[in-house]
Amino acid sequence: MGMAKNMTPSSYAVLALLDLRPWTAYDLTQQAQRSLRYAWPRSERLLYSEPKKLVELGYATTYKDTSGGRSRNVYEITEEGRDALKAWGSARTQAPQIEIEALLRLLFADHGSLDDVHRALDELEEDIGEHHQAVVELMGSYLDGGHPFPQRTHLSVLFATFQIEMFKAIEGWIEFARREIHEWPTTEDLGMNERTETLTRLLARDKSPMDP
Amino acid sequence: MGMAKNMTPSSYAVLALLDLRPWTAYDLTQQAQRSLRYAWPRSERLLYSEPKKLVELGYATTYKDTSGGRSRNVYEITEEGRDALKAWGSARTQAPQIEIEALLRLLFADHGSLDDVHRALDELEEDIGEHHQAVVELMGSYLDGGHPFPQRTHLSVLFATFQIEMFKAIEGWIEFARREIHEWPTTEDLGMNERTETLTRLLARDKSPMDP
DNA sequence: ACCGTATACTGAAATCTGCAGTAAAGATAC
DNA sequence: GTATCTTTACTGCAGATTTCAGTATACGGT
Repeated sequence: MGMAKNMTPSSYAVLALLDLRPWTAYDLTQQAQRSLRYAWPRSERLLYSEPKKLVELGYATTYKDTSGGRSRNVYEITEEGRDALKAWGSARTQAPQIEIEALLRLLFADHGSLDDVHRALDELEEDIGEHHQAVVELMGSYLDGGHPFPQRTHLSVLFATFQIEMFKAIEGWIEFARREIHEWPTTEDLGMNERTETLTRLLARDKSPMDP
Repeated sequence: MGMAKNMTPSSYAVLALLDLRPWTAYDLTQQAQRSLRYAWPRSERLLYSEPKKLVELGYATTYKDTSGGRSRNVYEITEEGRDALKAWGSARTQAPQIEIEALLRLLFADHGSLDDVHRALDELEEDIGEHHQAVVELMGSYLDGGHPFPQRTHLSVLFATFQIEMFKAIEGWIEFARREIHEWPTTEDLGMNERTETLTRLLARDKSPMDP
């Protein structure tokens, strides 16, 4: 028999969506693509597995909807599920995890060419740019077509502000990094020169070299 | 027999460290704690497994060092390893992954109390604050004791600038979020009121509500 | 009738984390 | 000097998650 399954933050994320309305697993993958992805990116596969686990735990029920074209499994939250959600609110949050391969490349840029670093920065800019645009477009769609859950606008807006601030900070840094790298003759061996010492001093005093 | 293992970005991160000098797996866990963690957080467990995989692939060799107290396995990069590292520089980077449970809580704050949201923000502030302080202290240690790899200062400094910008952006947003939430009577049902509409309009035009 | 795309879902291998456990060396306290 | 705590050094295993390759039906247009 299946071992006792545990509730992960991903499980609570899905449960929180089910608390808004019933969804099919497919719907969940679409919704996750729209908003969840920016705070809690999870694979499509997981979004098919999680609701099943919630049913096993008694936090959701499922039924087959045959009304539309093909049949599909719809998931609905239970009272126990709503109780579990409330309890989640008081647990300690996990520390943020930020994973950026382009930064890893920069950190080890001395194994490669200047071109390699510039390409890594371009790719980071591209990836961030896509997300940036998607968030702006989402906000535009809320003005045009209205918010799918209008009573939650205050939350979406705070969340989107976080994204926009983050994207702008990263895009600003990319510009700064390009200007710095432009002064490098190669990727290697700059040592503690005048410029790097200035920057280290600023950073050690918690001043951003980008500020002034 | 073991299946053919694949090189992941984590494998390349370890390989890049081995290109600086030979390390034991334990050393790698310490180093990862100091710098890697901010771009590519990985578990201690993985940092014991990766060098073994690199040996299997012929990208590293290992020998037992019995000089100090207890014996330990030291890993060294090979020529093939250096070649593999060079090739890594030209592959497309993965898109950034940002995972912040506190934001997830905010996004679903309407299931809980105002206290719950404030606690999530406090916890985010605490976690970011710890990282922020660690980076500033690391830069301070580079001024005092010198950089462990002085020829790489230019890279550390750009990398640290990214962290500091990111931390300041998040800390600024936390303050903004607190001020906004302060105006909420409850976590629920604010709908599209004057304030949320103003914010949505700004965001849809790619303006941060925090700017002016 | 054919083709491309969206909907709807599953199994299995590979990756990675978390945790418990093992053990020896060094440091500190009494 | 010896009890105890911390650091160094490492492994096995269960559980969480991703990636990938499938399977299959419905719908829209040509």
